[in-house]
Amino acid sequence: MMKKILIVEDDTAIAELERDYLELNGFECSIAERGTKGLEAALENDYDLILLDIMLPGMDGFEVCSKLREKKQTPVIFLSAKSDDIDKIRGLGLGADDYMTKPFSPNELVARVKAHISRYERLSGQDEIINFGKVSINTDARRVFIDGKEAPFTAKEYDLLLYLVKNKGKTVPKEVLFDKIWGFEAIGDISTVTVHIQRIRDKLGDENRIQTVWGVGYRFTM
Amino acid sequence: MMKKILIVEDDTAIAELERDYLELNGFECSIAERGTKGLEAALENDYDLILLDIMLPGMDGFEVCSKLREKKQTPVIFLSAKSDDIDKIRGLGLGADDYMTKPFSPNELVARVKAHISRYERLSGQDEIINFGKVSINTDARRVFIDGKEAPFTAKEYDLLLYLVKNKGKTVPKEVLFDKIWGFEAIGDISTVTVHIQRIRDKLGDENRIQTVWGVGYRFTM
DNA sequence: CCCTATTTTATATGATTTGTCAAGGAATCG
DNA sequence: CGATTCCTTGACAAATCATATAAAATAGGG
Repeated sequence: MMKKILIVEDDTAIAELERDYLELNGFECSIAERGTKGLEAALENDYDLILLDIMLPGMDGFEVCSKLREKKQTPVIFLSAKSDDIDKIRGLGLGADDYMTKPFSPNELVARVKAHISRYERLSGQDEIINFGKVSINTDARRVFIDGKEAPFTAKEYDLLLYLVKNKGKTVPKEVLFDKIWGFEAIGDISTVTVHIQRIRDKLGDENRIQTVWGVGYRFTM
Repeated sequence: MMKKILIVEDDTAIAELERDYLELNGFECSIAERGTKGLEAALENDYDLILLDIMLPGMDGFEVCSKLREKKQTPVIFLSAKSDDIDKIRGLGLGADDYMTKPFSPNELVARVKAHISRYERLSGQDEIINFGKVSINTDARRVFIDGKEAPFTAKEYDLLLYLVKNKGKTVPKEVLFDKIWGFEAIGDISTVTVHIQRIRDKLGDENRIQTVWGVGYRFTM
């Protein structure tokens, strides 16, 4: 999933420079040129990180950060031309995550952005989500969404689907599926598996990617 | 509450210097001189932050950090004499929170330590008050208020609700709830979980957000 | 030591899921 | 092309699970 970054910066040249470097590294960027616009954008969207200039028209970076923090914990990196500002950031206890003084090296910027995003994900325990087509599976919540709407999967159906998805591309014999989902020593008919597969295919509808491998089992293809 | 810091550093002179400065600023410090000892200490105690030297006898700082991260998310600041190490830290994706090169100014050290501790507290949501809808939970007092009025939760009910709230969005199997609330080795029927859930739902009334996940457990949704 | 509040166990009931079966359809092979 | 084997589909019955309620056991306070 592509990470989204908000650049709040009134100097267009600098903003575009930052954007170019970040996009080269696989990030998706939006630019806001005024503090107020930046705050609005940050509150409305779920950015993964915000690059925040301090001197801004409308509302300065300090105020943007402090207002943002009332609602959200999106990581913020402050950018400033004046090294004096650094002390101010520390002093204000704004919940800034980092700060850099201009001019900065693009590599340094990208490295810090990456570091902060990965740290934030680690600490905030973000959910693991598997996507294919219009389907997303939230493995922590054990929920399946198709085109944004939740599809009600039962326990066995969910386990079975997840196993196939996690082994995507591989053909899984029905006997293996039975062992894995129903347990090693479970007794019962193999046809149980096929019936469940059928029910899963129904629920996935157009997004069904479970192929039958004749005489063997099933394969989930991406 | 005094914040506790672990210093893992084999050079006694440096370790004591760090300790002195941090204690002057109101921190409580422990020192470990070997990587293995440091890891043990970090796992056994709940430090608020760890200062980790890279070159250590026994087990180097990289390994300590990576082993620690399997269990805990305590903030780590790496210290190194060699600036080469910085690139290595970035490259390894160890979940380091910061790094400083020796020699460093004591004020810089203290400032960074403070910044990281406050960020960690902010992100890890050690909130004293948790709110959802008309419900607020005061975790210090272990009290639950609905629409401003206190709802009398018993000990087990409170623990159970808090666990679900802290894992909001995730489906928690009943067995896990039983382990977490009643203790690992507790014997007893899983149905005691369901009875307690029922009572909590009763007390939450309209504000109940505990969903049943059939065949698995429960999920608290925001 | 007794009384009360809390927690656990037990049971009944209703809802949902799951497994089985049988009929029909599709793929495979000679 | 026909026979055979395997897969799909739908229906139904059995098993499982969740909830409500009540009763029994336990712990805590005076």
